[in-house]
Parts: sequence; C-alpha cells; structure tokens
Amino acid sequence: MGVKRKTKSVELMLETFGQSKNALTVVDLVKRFEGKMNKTTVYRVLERLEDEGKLHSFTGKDGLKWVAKCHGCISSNHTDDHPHFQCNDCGISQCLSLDISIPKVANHKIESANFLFFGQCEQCLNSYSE
Amino acid sequence: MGVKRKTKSVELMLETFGQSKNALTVVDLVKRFEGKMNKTTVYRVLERLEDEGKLHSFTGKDGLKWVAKCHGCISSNHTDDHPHFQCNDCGISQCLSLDISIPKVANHKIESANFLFFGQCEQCLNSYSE
DNA sequence: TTTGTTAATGCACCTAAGTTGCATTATATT
DNA sequence: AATATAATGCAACTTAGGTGCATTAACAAA
Repeated sequence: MGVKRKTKSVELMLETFGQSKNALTVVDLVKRFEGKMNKTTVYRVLERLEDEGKLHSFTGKDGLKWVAKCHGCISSNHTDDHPHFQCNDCGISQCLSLDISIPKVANHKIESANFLFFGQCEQCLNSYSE
Repeated sequence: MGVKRKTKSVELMLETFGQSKNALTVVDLVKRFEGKMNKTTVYRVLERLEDEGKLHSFTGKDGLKWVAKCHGCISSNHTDDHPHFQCNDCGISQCLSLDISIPKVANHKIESANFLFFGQCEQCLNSYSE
C-alpha cells in the first residue's frame, strides 16, 4: 500500500461513530452499511482506521469484535488500556474514561491489559424507576 | 436432562487440567482428544463442568474460548472475577490469584468484570537470561 | 481536461469456531 | 437380563472473519 486516499467509506465510518463513546460490533456495522458498503470493505476500513489511531477495538465476552471512537481516552495513543462497559440488559457497550492501575504480578512482566465491566447502563437503571 | 452420570469423558477432561492453573483453549482441547472424544462432546463436557463449577472459562483477545480449573480462586463460586494472564511470547494463559477491586462508575451499576493481562510469563522472562 | 497509476472496493469463495438434530451407545436402576 | 435415559458420535449447519482477483475510483502529472 502506498499513499492513503480519502474515500467515502472512511468518512461514512467515522461519521457513524460521531462524538459518541458507544462501541459497535463489526457485525452491526456490516448490517448498517448493507447495500452501501461491502462487508469486506467494512473490515478493511476498520483495520485502516485502527492503524491510524482513529478507532480502537476490543473483544466482547461473546467473542465478537467491538469498535469505538474513544474521545475521552487518557493516553494519546490507542493502545492504552481504558476499560469498556457492557450493559447486561440492553447490550450497549461503551468506553469508560477511567484509569485502572495494573497490579504487579510476581514473576510476570505485564505490558498491557483488557478491562471489561458488566452491569446496567444509565438508561436501563433509570427505566426501572419509571 | 435428568440425573448426571459419571463418564470417562468427564474424568478425562478434569485429569487434563490436573492441578494446573494454566488455561487451555477449547480448540486445543478438541485437538488433544482427537480420536478419543468427539468435538461436540468436548464442548458439552466443558459446558457441564462449568455449570457444576469445576471449570470456568473466559474469552481471549483473539475471541477464542479458554478454559481453566482455577484452584486458587478467591471466591468459592466460579463467577468471581479473578484476572487471567496471557503470555505475548509463548501464548500460554493462566489464572492469577489476585483480587482486583471494581471501581465505581458514575451512573452505572457494575455487577461483574473481566480482567485480562498481557506480557511475559515466568518461563519466557527466564529464557532471556540464559 | 484528459490520461495513467494504483489505492479502494465488490464479489465470490474460503476457513474455522461453535452449534444442532438425530441415531447410536453406555450407564444406572429395577 | 430388561428397561429407561443420559452421554456420545456423526454429519450437517451457522456465522465471524479473511483472501484472491477483477473492477472502480481517487489523485497526480501532462
């Protein structure tokens, strides 16, 4: 690959995430762009935007790949280990702007971490009291 | 399903984990038992042993399912959130007997968590200095 | 504006993890 | 030994994700 080109697919993908902290599964993105963007293109655009540090991804409990456009991340690069949250009720997933210290582990050198929290999101919590 | 029966598959599976804290991928287990136990049986035996609380599982970064026979776990049930470690060099994965406190997150109710650490294991660290 | 280069895309096909339905086998009970 | 049913094997399926290659679209140079 040589010089990157600006394409509609790339713009469309970034617009989709907008300013939201919510993550989306790749499967969902493929469905969303049905007719507009090929499945393969979705995967390749995501790969590119990850390489460029504009998106980041993580693996959910179900093994599915989730993607997000984390804005409030603490570190500047997208390899930082901010936690992600998944709602057990509605299934939404989002980035948490939260710094978790990685503990020392005897006889191990820890380089990175994945944190995944499960529970109820704000919306679902509120819907109980209505 | 009615009354559970003792079977060779179940014993064989538990023996495989022995007293080790190491986790194994289901894919690896299927390969290991090739000729002795069917792929479907592997999945079903694992499901059963998880239900019985004798094994527990987690999803790796690659989306593969890992299984372990965690002995040194802090809590008695197998839904506790002890962290898992995966070596970036040799790929082994293991349970960590380590208690990580789940932070409070504003407007969220957190019920459970997954912690996954990456780095170098003891063996790989030692092999550098040889 | 047109032309040439090549990055980006679409498409068809593939790979592999995990699941399901059903016939067969093995275990336990009487 | 006969019976009931849990456990297993097998084949076929589902689906996330990837690959090779022909076609299209973006951009630079003329």
